[in-house]
Amino acid sequence: MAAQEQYAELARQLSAVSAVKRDLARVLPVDCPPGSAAVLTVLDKHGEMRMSRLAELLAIDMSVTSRHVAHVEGRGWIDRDPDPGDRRSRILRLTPAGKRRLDELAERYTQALAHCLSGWSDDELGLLNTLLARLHTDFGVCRGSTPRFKDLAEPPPLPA
Amino acid sequence: MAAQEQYAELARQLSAVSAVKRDLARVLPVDCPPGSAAVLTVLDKHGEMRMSRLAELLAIDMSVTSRHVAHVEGRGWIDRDPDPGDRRSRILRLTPAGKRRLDELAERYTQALAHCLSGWSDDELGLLNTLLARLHTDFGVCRGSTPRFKDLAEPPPLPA
DNA sequence: TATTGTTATACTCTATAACTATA
DNA sequence: TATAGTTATAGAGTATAACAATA
Repeated sequence: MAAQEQYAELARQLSAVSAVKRDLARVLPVDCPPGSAAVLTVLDKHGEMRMSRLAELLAIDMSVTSRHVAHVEGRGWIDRDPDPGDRRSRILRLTPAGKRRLDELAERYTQALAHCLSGWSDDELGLLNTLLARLHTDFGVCRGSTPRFKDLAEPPPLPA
Repeated sequence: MAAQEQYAELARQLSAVSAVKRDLARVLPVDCPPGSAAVLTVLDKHGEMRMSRLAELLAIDMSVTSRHVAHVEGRGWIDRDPDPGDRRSRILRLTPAGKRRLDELAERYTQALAHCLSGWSDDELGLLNTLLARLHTDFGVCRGSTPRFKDLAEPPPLPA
């Protein structure tokens, strides 16, 4: 189990990713905070869906999702049509204006990434994407599974 | 430039990393939020230093760093000794209690990661760590360099 | 005058809990 | 009664700006 140190290092690296994300967030226009951008991105990639599924894909609580959605709807970037099959739900769908907004965001992100990561090859970027996708998947599976993180949150106090 | 799509995908993946980080943060004890853990981690890895350097390593504003530092000092996890060479500064140093606390955090992180990433080989973890370190470095360089992100923040409005 | 830190204020994101409407 | 979603409240993280002390 030489992986012990790798785990500790991964924890540090994940912490450091925050800085990169903050840098990237700075390219967003003021009326489109990261939470809004995330909503648009998911709706574009996965197509129309209900609140509950969006919250699941974003891996955030539905109450939070609800506010993000209200914001982007207020900007006219998505529609919330009643679900004919279940009147408690509404179907979220990207509007043409939302799609245009998203394309513009992607343009900004790409520009910033291309500037900072000019030394990366296409294969290297692909590899990082693959590993991050797997990381996300494995944590997602883990999130739903038996040993809840909560169980680890407060172990018995140390003898000290 | 087939990397265009890779950049867009990386932006999505980085966004998704937040979910993993939130999961991981849940294993922290309530008296040690992620910001405090980050301070302890950096001081352990790089040794004693001043506020300004800590803020630089964390890539967050010094005002924010100051609050995190005040918190961990309040818990007795670090010392803030006056800098004999410059009385405006203070030297931050991990205390034995802080080191113990950090070891315990690492234990929790490792346990959570080992549980979720049991399918990863040591080499795969190492590869992800290497790529993330490089990502962080390249963004760090970029952060200090000429074309400030601010310049990209508000381009001329679209014809719309 | 310039620099190191600290504090005050404000904004974004998140979770928990209480609540409404529908199944 | 259970579920989909909304809203109220609270907590953590961050940045900007104003301020203190020292160089």
